[in-house]
Amino acid sequence: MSSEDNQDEVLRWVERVATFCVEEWALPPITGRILGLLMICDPPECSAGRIAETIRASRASLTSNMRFLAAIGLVRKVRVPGDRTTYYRIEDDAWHKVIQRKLDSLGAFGDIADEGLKLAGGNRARTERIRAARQSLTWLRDIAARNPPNT
Amino acid sequence: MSSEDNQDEVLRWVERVATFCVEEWALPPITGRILGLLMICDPPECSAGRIAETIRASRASLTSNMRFLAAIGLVRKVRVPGDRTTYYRIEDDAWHKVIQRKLDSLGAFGDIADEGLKLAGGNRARTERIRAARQSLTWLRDIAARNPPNT
DNA sequence: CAGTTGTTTCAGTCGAGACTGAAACAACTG
DNA sequence: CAGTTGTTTCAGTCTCGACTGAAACAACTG
Repeated sequence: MSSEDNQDEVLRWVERVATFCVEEWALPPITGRILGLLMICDPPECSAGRIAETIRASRASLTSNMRFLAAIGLVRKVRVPGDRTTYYRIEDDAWHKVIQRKLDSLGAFGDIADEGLKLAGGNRARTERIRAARQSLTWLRDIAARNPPNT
Repeated sequence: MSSEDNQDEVLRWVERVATFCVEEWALPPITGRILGLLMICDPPECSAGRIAETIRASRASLTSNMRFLAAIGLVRKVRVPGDRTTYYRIEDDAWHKVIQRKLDSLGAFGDIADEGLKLAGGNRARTERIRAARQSLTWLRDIAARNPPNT
C-alpha cells in the first residue's frame, strides 16, 4: 500500500510543507521538513534516525531540531520500554499552538502600540497611524477570542 | 513640543517595533526600523535621507528597503511639486494588509493539507494529524471572513 | 567485560543575504 | 553651462546561524 512509488510523492509533499514553513514562518528548512514528515509518516511515531535518512539530514541536525520542536511544544518524545530508540510524534494540536502563538504575539504588539500613543501625545495626525495599526491587530485577536475553535 | 528629549524615547520605541518585526515576521532590522519610524514620525511623510540619518542606516539600504516596502504595499511614495525629494508615508491600512496576507497564506496551507489527505489515503490514523492541522488553519481564516473589520 | 545501537556534543564550514561606500545618475537651479 | 541636492546602482564585506562529520557519550545485550 504505502509502496515505494508513494514515497517520492510523500517526500514532495513534505517539501511543500517545509517550503511553506520556511517562507511564512522563517523556520529553518530542516525544521520544516521534520514537521512535514511527522504530519504524514506512518506510523505517526518516528525515530530521529529514520527521519534523518528520509529527509537526508545529519543526525546532529536532527538532535538540535527535535530539541527545539519539543521545547516549543510542537513535538512529543515517545519512549518505548525495551527499545533504546527515542521516537517523536507531532502533537495533535501542534498547528493550533502555532496559530495561537501568533495571535498572542499580536497582543504584544498592541501593548507597544499603546505606548506609542502615549509618546505621540495628543497630536491627532500622529496618533492616527498607530491607532489604525492597533485596531487591526486587536481586531483579529478579539474575534479569535470570541469564536473559540470547536474542539 | 516634539523636543529633542522626546527623540530618544521615540527611537527606543521604533526599536521595539523593529524588534517585533524581526522576531515575529523575520523582516530585516532596517526594514523594521523604517516601519516603526514611519508610524510615529512627525509629519507622517518622511524623506529617505531623513529616515537614513534618524535610524543610522546607509542611503543605499534605504533605497532597497523602501522599494521593497512600496512593492508589497505597506508604504507609499509621495512626491511634492517643486521638491526633488521623494517622501514616504506608511499606508493607513499597512498593518491590516500584513494581517490579511498572513490569513491568506493559511488558506494556501489548507490546499497543501488537502493534497496531503489524498496522499495519505483512507488510513484513518494517518489522515487524522493532517485533518487536525487543516481544521485549525481554516478556523481562523473562516472567522476572519465572517467578522470583517469595522472599517 | 566487549559489542552493538542509538544519541549528543562540539568545533568548524559554508552560504545567504543584510548592509555599506563610492561612483554613477537624475533632476533641478542660477 | 557649472553647481547643488537628492537618488540609485553595484561590487564587495561581513555577520549570522543552519548544517555537518567525527568523536564522545549512554544504554543496553550477550
